Amino acid sequence: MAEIIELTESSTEVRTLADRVSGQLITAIVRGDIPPGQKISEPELARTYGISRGPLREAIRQLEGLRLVVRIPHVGARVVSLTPEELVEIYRIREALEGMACRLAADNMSTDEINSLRELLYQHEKNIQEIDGRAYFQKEGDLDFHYRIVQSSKNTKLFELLGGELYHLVRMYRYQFSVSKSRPQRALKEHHRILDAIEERDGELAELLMRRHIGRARRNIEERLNPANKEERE
Amino acid sequence: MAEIIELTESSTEVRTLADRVSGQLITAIVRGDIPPGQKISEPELARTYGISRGPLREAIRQLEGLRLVVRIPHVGARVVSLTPEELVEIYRIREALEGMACRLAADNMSTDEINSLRELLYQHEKNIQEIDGRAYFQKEGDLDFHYRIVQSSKNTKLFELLGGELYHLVRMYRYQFSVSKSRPQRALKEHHRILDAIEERDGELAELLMRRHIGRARRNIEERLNPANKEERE
DNA sequence: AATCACGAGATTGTCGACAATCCAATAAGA
DNA sequence: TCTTATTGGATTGTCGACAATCTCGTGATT
Repeated sequence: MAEIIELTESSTEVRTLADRVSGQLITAIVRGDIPPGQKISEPELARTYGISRGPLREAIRQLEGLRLVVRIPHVGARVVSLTPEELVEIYRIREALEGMACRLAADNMSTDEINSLRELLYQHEKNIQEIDGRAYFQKEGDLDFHYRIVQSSKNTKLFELLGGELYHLVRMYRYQFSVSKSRPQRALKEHHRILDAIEERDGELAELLMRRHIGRARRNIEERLNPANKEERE
Repeated sequence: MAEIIELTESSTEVRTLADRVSGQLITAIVRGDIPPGQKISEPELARTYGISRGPLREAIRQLEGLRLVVRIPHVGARVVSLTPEELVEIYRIREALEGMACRLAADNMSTDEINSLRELLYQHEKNIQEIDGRAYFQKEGDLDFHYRIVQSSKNTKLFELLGGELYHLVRMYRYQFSVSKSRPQRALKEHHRILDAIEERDGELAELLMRRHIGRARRNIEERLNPANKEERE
């Protein structure tokens, strides 16, 4: 997902070592190259990236802020390992936040942005048919849609919040659990409906649809978490 | 607000220099001792706190993650200066997030926590009468209430999000604009009503009341921002 | 007079070395 | 045999110095 990476890696071409490594570490962790729970050895990583420990430590502090890493003084940092419960918590937060984002986007999204986003959905459709499946779509494309809507809400703080720490964790989860072939066509249809509502400037409906959309994903996770008692919650 | 500080400063007694200074910087920025927009000089601050630039830089990276500081490579870091618009954005986010927190708290808050929080509200009442005014209450006490509710939602990610970056910015704003004597008694009453709803396990009502509570505060800000057209928004 | 180039000084970025702390393997004791 | 000390090795935390970059004032040019 090019767009999300851009947010974190800052658009300037001249970056500091710490910033660059921080970006590389983010993708490494998200993709699972450095698996959850793994200890982060400063000397080792410094060698790997060919830098000294100074900038590396700054990068780690940054990852800590993004909740991708948990640090214990005098002991070291480990890649965060999300419990299924925490993942559900994150989806609950997304429900609230992205619902709101949709409501705002219905007011603030430009027609250019709407058209461009519709185009993106067509792209996704093609990808689903071609690769016959979730490979690209589920892994990154889906979040791209959500990302753009939040962007178009024009609430910069909301944008920072979702793009900053929540999305990275969601992306990480998707790579880890490789998220099954779950319903790419259906999700795509839902995306279209949400965009429809935004296009018609119906914020209330857009919010409702988005909440349902994310809520379904959350329930999916909950079922995978505990295949029994499906109706335990709510 | 002791509780919020605890969150950031970690409970362990043995802390690293960077962590300690990070905490001191947070309070310094929130209280306005280092005013918004001010350049952060590494050599100067290092001298002030009697440490070297290494740990200091790590602390700054941490503050950047909390959005208390904005950093530009090869130029330096400045204390963030919130525009009124961003503040409104934050309150919109709080509306969504804390509304949800109330709904969850209605299910998950223990009776002990409820009683203790009620006690806190009585404390606030006393403080309002004694100091005759908003001094203590508006500056820190109010957020304590919100903090506890989020805590009792038992959604740890939500707790991290609000306590981690949003509340610091709100605190900072309150110190800066010294937030007027605006309606401490009324706010207190609203707090009681919210807690009532939680006590009766009426999540829906609790959410509604909290959203209204924060929404009023937001509109307060908007009016201060632009005394005219009060009904421009929504 | 205004704009641009330049250079001295200061600041940020990076590095390697030393100190403090932790961890694991070994040894001592019950 | 199991538990508890101990100690050597490795890792994290901190520091001071050097390199790269920026800032701002001075002077040259149009």
